Amino acid sequence: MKAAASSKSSLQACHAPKKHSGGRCTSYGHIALLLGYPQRARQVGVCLKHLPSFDPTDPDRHFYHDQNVPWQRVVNAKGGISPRGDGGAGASRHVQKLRGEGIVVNDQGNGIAEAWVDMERWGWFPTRIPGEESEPDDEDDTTS
DNA sequence: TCAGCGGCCCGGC
DNA sequence: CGCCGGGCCGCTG
Repeated sequence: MKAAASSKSSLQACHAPKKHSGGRCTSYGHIALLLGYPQRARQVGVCLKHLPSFDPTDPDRHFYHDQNVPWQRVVNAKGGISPRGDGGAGASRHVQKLRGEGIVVNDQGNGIAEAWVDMERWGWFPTRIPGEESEPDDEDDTTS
């Protein structure tokens, strides 16, 4: 399917990035948006869920794995960290990792059940994928 | 404000 | 092969 007309990118909804002082988080939906599939936020979650564990005995086994992909910086649109339905084990790791990099995670003192990060402060919603070529349209090979 | 519902797709019975 | 549920999202009551 086509990636839909980018002209109607409702991405503008992203909170205006204020002063982020270090760690940066984004949302499943935003990732999906950057990839060109604004309605597949859930699939993004599925992908992160299936992200393989890094295998020290065979480093090249996976190109992407839980140690070279900052999966913990992806939370839901409201900054919440989903329980995943595994009793909180996954969410707990999620929270630990975020705090490990200095991001403030609120938990209201009730464990990770209601964990969330303030997206006004930690949110990061780039308009394009960092490191990606701007666009293929600037094929200015006139240099030669 | 908050809960509910539909939409989007895919993965697991 | 069909149905149910999911690491979501945004729009309605």
